[in-house]
Amino acid sequence: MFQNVLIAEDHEHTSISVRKTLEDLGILSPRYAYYCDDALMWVKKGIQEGNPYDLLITDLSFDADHREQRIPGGAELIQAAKQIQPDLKTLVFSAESKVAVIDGLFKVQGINGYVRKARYDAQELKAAMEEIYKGKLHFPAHFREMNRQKNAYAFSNLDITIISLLAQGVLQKDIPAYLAQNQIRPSGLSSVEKRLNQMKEVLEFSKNEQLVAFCKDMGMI
Amino acid sequence: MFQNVLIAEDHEHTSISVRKTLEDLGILSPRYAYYCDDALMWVKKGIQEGNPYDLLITDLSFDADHREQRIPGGAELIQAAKQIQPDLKTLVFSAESKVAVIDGLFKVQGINGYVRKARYDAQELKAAMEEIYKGKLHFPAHFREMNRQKNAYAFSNLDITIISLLAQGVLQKDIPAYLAQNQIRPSGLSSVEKRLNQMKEVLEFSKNEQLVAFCKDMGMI
DNA sequence: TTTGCTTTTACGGTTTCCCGTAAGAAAAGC
DNA sequence: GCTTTTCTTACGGGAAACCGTAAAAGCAAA
Repeated sequence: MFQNVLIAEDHEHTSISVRKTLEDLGILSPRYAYYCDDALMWVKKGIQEGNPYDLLITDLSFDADHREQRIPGGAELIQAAKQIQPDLKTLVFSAESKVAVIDGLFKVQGINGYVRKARYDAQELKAAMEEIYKGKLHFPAHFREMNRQKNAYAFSNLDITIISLLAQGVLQKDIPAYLAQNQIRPSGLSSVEKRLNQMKEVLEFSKNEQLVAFCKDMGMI
Repeated sequence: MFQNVLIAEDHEHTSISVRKTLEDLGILSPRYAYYCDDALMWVKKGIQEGNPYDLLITDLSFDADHREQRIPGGAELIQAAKQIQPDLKTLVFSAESKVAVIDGLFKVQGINGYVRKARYDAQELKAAMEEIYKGKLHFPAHFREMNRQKNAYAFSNLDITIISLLAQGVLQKDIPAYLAQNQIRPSGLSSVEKRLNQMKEVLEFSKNEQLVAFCKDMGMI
């Protein structure tokens, strides 16, 4: 089993119980940090001292407080940590339930496992660590069901950009100018309308407001 | 200090660490439940056996799973528990940060304390229990700051209904018919427009899409 | 009941959005 | 090189949303 484990988690209670879970697995005195910046510091220190961590367990969202932080959240922490230690295994432990977000963590950040804070999370965390230790990936328990909703429609970058602009109050007729300015193509108003219509048709929506609400729920914007 | 404590919390990890916190306070073997219905059952049993609980620590949101539950969440649990044991002290321990919600818990449900799951929640939980034991109320640490955002704009039921309808794809011009059908007043199209305009003005928005996005973020719809 | 005030509703003009069609541009195939 | 296909853009008519104004309805106090 892993020996050098680093926990990045701002909630004191969660941090305590994760440590207890590790204790149950026979992992002695894991390092823990309440801030992402501190966590990255420990990663660096581990390398410098020739005793690098072999697993990082991190939350996603960290509350901001008086201590100003360079790294705002778990996703950025993973990226920064992997940059200086590419072989570091990472396990995300978070309440996040949006498929798009979790999917992105696996595909973009290359995390090794995800455990959702939920009813049997302590047991699942143990299982996840064992799987990751064997070199496997650990997906959340209800990942397949969750994936269904997502696969309803594959949103392109353009799609998300357009909906984001709408959600920010940009008039539809002004979107082409914005797209052109950022060298995004296609940029014509008709193309914007076409994309919106296509999305609405597939999802059986009739109004842009529904798209905004849907994308918010899915965590895409 | 309290002797008979009941914990209602669905997340295994949180439950474990709350128990550990109570242990630190010298509270021996608190009762804990993963479902609201179970928690209420224990409250009943406590009364029946002449050994009622003197503190209920509960989360607010409980995940639904295969086990069908009568009581869906912490607020309802508190209400049900107080109905059969009015003197029961209640402490809510939740990640909820919306002032409107927490405010309602104190005013409507009459809870004795609120601790937000956050950076120093273990310490705060201890402090809260001591205060409640002395007969005081315990408010969240950053309650004043939190109150600021609340004062941004008070959304009425009508406001939320209108935005929900928009987010569901109802045409603005069809909203009056819906409101009239549900005996909601005012219901005129001009009144709908007026409310939307007022909300947008206060929040400095220009489009309905922004309102939908904002309310999604705030968890109002 | 009348008066004065507030809230709600009705209406009309302007802007934006929606949607179909067709022209134009780019890519693919021969 | 030329055609075919696909994608992108331009345009125009009609629907919906936006915005200001004025009439109507509620409501409180005299």
